[in-house]
Amino acid sequence: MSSEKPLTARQAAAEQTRRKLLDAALQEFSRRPYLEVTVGDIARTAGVAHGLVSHHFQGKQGAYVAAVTEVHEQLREAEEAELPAAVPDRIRQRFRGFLGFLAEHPDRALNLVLVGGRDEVFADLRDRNLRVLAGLLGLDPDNHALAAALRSFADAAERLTADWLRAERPFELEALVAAFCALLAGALRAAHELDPALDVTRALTLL
Amino acid sequence: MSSEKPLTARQAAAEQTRRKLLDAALQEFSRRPYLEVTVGDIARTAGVAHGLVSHHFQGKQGAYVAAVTEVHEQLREAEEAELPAAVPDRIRQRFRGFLGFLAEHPDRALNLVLVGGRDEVFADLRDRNLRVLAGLLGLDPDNHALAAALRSFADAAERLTADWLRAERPFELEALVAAFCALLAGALRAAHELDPALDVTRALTLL
Amino acid sequence: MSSEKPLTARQAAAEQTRRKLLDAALQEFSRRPYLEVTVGDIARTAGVAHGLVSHHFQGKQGAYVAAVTEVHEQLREAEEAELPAAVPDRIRQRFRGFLGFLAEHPDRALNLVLVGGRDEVFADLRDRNLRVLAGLLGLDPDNHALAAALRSFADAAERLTADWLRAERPFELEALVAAFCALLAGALRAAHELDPALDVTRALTLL
Amino acid sequence: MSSEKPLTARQAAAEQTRRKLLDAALQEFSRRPYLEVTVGDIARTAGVAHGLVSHHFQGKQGAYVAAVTEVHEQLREAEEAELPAAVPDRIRQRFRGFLGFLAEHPDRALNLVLVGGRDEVFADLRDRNLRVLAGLLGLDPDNHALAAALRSFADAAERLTADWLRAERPFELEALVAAFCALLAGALRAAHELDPALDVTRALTLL
DNA sequence: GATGAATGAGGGTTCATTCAT
DNA sequence: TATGAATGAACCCTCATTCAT
Repeated sequence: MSSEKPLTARQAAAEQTRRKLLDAALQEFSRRPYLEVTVGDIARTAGVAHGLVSHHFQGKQGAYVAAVTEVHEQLREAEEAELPAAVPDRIRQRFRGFLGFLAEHPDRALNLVLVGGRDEVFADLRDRNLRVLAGLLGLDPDNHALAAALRSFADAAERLTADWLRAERPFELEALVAAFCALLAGALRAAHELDPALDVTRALTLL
Repeated sequence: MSSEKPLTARQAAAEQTRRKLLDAALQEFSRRPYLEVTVGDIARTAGVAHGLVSHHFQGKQGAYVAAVTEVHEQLREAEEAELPAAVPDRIRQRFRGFLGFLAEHPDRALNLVLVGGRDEVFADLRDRNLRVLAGLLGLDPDNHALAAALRSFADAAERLTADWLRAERPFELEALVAAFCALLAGALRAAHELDPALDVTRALTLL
Repeated sequence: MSSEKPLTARQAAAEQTRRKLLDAALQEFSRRPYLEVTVGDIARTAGVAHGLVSHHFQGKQGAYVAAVTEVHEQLREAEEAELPAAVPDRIRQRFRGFLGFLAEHPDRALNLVLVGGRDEVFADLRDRNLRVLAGLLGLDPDNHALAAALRSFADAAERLTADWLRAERPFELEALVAAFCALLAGALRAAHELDPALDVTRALTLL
Repeated sequence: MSSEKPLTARQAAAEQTRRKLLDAALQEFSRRPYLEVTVGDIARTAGVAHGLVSHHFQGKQGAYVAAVTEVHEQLREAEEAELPAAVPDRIRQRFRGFLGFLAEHPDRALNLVLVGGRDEVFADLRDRNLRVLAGLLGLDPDNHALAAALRSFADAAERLTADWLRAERPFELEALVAAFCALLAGALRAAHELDPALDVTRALTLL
């Protein structure tokens, strides 16, 4: 029928609205905890009717998940935009990607990424990242002590980043990358303390 | 004379109720974020009328502050119950006190202590603790790089502790103490990366 | 184009609901003092959900102000619907407008107009009216004694009207108009007693 | 037994407490409408436990009635403390008593006496007063037009008094007495307008 | 008689969601 | 698809009253 062209136009308009809402959700959930953000806030920021939040995301919760997913996808892309390199450089490269991305989107990412992994939604995304890290270090990602230490490192790194962003980046990005490596080394040694059977010496030389 | 005893009896009963409410608040705020806890939850857990929350704590917020204050006071006591010792041991002693207390009250402390310092109420309490740590290490607590690194360490340690508690303590407490030291060493080296002028070699020998 | 009609239809429906709520508020606030009226009462009377009171009037207070404003606007229109005439007749005309309007809406106006000026919300509306009256009488509306006497007259007139309405109008409207004039004359003489410098003789001849 | 003397002492103490509460109620109900006054306000003002309000007056409402009754009793005494005199003077005497009493207790009486008779509790007390006035004027207190006019006069007089008190008495008491007489004359003429059969000429000469 | 801890009904408001248009 | 009016559950808080001490 004659419905295809206009339908596509409508779909495009709909997608645009969805995008406005997603951006608004990103912004709002970045500023306040979930329960303090209202559907009305998101809609107002997006400049559309609040009913559309349910329409496009099946409710507030859906909008939240969409926002978190979105930002982590962006982050993953930034981290993996690494040039082929030797391992130590690939780790540093990831850190650079991580810090670079967050430095570019400090407002929207401060609460949606640097949340200390307390939120269940983030747990998986984070763990996947840490497994990649373990792989790069040539260590067994299923070792409990190592996993615990790496999560601990992740929190340390996030805290450092969060303070850095809030203080308007008082240090060079490269200094932070080096600091990350120091923290990671500490975490590996901590893993060894927790599980003496875990050999981290080779991994340490990679840093 | 004869009025004091009965008066005390009444007050004792009231104090007991207040205690029940405080424990309930401790419990509820330990399980869910502030906004998800209702006054009704607290009262129900305490087994009293909801009006008493306002009666004893002037509203929900007051109950929250009372709960946070309470648990941190207990924690501080546990940390400072250290025997006189040489510095390395004093640091380890504090770690032991910290871990021991939380291990004893995993439920109530998990959300009221190990919150990643995101909550403004906790910021001061945490910073004070870190300044003590810097003092024990013979370092300047006002150095920005060190302060950032120590906050980062605090998050790492808290995460490790939280996972440990949630996993029902798969490691020995002493192993954790050692891991804390390794993390702290990593943090000191990270501080040095951020601010090369900061000399941490002597502090490292203390660990 | 095609969007205007349906939009208007929706808005009309909303306006109708608003009107129902306004009428309900008028009715409820006419029967009981502010604090005895509940938002639930208004909504129930209007036959809608109680949340709509906040939706349309931003809370109970807003509904009250809307009700008072509404009724006074109607009253003012009634009073000013006077034909051009000589002063004595214009005063009588205002009285007729006042009494006629209230006689038509005895229920809603009894507490929202004839409240003795005790309520701050009404003070301005009343004073403006009395200044008009002073003007028609050729007297200075800023004279304190006159102002006091006129307020006193207003209370007297309101009381007479209220009793008249409550007793189901035992007198002719014209008799009340004449009585108003007598009361007003008494008030002018009282003003002269309070402030002997105030000459009311010419004003009295106008009645 | 040995209980009589101490019992009497207790009763005296109880009566004293009751008195404190009554005074407090007088004060509180004078400042805010009934629903805005809390039992706690009264007790706090009296300096006793709030439970005593129920104990002594069977609840808040009882305290209110007691307060209103009390103040009107005092007022009646003040009005009737008139020396024997000819009628015009006796009327003026009553006005003087009325005004004098209120001038002495402006705070507590402003809301408990000068309330425009809107409150049902006051209606009887007021009507009795007006019947006395009609009697002094030699008029039939049961005539509807006269009764209406007198109530109207009462409101006018109260308003004048209230403004006078609130403005810190800008006029002489005697000027007010004269103004009252002028208002009363106006009311009598108004009564005649309402009921032409009512002859007020003789009464007017008395003023 | 006096206290104030305890109760619980009831208030106004917010807000996620639904749905007719 | 977009709107926003409408719903009603849930929230926190206030407060008159009761009652054990």
